[in-house]
Amino acid sequence: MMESQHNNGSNRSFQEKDAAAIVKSYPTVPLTVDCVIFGFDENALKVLLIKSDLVQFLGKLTLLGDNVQSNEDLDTAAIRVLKQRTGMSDVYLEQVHTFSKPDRHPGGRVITTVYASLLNIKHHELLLHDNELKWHPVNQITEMAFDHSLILDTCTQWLRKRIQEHPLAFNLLPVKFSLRQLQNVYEAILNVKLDRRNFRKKVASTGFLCDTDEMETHVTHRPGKLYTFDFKLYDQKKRNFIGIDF
Amino acid sequence: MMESQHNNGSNRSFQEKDAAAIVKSYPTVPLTVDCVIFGFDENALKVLLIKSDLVQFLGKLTLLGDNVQSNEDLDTAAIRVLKQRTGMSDVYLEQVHTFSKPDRHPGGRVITTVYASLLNIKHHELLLHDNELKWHPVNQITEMAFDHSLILDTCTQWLRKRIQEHPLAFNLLPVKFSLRQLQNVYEAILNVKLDRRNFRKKVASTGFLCDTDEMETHVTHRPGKLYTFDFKLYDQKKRNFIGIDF
DNA sequence: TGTACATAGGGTAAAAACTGCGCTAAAATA
DNA sequence: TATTTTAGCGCAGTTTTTACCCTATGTACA
Repeated sequence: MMESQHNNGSNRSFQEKDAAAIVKSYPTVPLTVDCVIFGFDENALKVLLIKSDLVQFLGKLTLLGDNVQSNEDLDTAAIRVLKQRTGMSDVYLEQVHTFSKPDRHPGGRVITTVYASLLNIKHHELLLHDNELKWHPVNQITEMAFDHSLILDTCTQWLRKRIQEHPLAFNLLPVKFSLRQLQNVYEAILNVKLDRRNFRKKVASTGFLCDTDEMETHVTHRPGKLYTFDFKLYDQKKRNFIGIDF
Repeated sequence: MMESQHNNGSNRSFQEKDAAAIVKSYPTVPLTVDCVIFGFDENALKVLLIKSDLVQFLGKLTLLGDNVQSNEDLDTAAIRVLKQRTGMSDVYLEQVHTFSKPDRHPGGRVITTVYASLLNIKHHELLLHDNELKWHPVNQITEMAFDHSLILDTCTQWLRKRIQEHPLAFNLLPVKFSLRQLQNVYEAILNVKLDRRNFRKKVASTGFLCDTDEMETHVTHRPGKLYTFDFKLYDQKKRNFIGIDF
């Protein structure tokens, strides 16, 4: 592929090559996908993890991953892993980054493409519990197998940025939510305190909130109104900011 | 990997596995990196492309790519490709996305991780011309080999977003540039008209511009002041926006 | 040399957005 | 019934953005 050709600029002088022959000459590597599945519960950002069954990492926490099958594209593999590990389907899933340090896996070189997903813990009761599948508060996780700490950090950063620019928070909440719940999501993920009244104004001004005529129940204080988020309207009116902002 | 284990929740009951054995059981795939190298010249966004030497795509435009070598991580591979194809090194390079459709390469399954890079055309005279390496205006490219049109589109979108949030534009300009040149970059990439005076104010208000005491020369109109961008100061003072913005 | 023309660069006024905070209402708890 | 906690309305001061004004300074060309 990289031999010097010194052709004279005309493509007639190309040394023609056959795609199949070229591909056959490439070294191949094992490929996996890992899913970083975020949820929100008890005012804390959580992530779904299992315990490794590799002797090298026995009992250490790992992300939900598996190798990519032949002829399976990465998106499909990620959806499959999520389904196999948790039983869930129809979940928002997004590619974040591909990690490729040659020594990241003790069993040899493995490259992994990482997907992140956000879902509502209450809506997705865990049906499977293999390898101690459990929700873990993100800020209490100390050690993980492989480079999964790095991956989790990367995805948490990604989430922080993402949630400010896209209405992801609503995936972490019940369909009907109070503004307090919404604010809790932002405060927990961004790790800041926001002014309640300004937050309310800001969110309302987007125009994407729908007032249900219901109120919170079983709360230990004055119940707030419940709202839904109008995803359809959002898709139509997506803001298209143009400018400089750094 | 995916057999049901139905363990009772204690990690002692894990069916322990060896990492090397697991990895050996994974199917492997050929992996490549592709570089989308953007430049700016004559008020147009351009991208560095070569012509394919595969019989299946003979003469069609392609990105700069190569297979990933054994034990080479993706970042290193991307830097190597750039160096081999263009002779350049020390270029800003960022991973954008991994493309994995099983039929994206006519020679069989190949997964590619795409990197994007931005550089100043004037600073990087092309030394190599293999496969007709040339700058092509992005908005005049019609057909490409493989899924490279899709990849280029993805990277152009990425660039549009990226340039608004990070001082990338300065990589596309000479070290000393006029505000007009800077505005031209933004207008070309974002495809908008911006108000000259407001643009100037906005950029100046960032505080990252350094006034050189030089002026433009050889321009057909009143010369503007030349500035440099203080990358060091930017790294220190990076804005850390917190809030909702969608 | 002078006039047309293009862009540079400094400004301002009004609109819009953001911020901090005061206030009252409603529910739970003791 | 008093206390505590949060909901929800509103406002005033500040900052940011927007849409323009104006003049200055260069080139091109009659």
